[in-house]
Amino acid sequence: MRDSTEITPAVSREVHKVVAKIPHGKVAAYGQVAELSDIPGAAQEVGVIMSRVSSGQNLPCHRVVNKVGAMSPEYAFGGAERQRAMLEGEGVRFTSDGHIGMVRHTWSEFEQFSFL
DNA sequence: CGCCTGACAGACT
DNA sequence: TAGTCTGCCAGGC
Repeated sequence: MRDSTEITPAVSREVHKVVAKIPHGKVAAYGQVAELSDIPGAAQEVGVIMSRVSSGQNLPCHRVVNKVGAMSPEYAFGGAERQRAMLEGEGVRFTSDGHIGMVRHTWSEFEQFSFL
């Protein structure tokens, strides 16, 4: 299929497509998005692609978080606080630690078909 | 062409 | 869950 996960416009579009279909109120890990984008093991590349996404892309990149439910440093989304506000506004429950309840909000590709 | 960095992840403690 | 170390992969210098 593909030998290396070179960040080509094609790959970027694939990632954008996956991110765009993350359900409202759910979050997905970088590695998960990477797999769904046919670039397994390239979680970091997903992060890079996210950082290169223009604001006009209208992509819910704030729904993409790392595996522990923690968000990027201050340089993303204009601050972690801001990202948290956006997610909470979508119905994502946060813990008092400032982390996402991953167990409850981590997106499963199966949830595309079964809403629960 | 080698070395360092990074919006990451997994294993272990 | 968090901290630490290692692994992975592509990009920048």
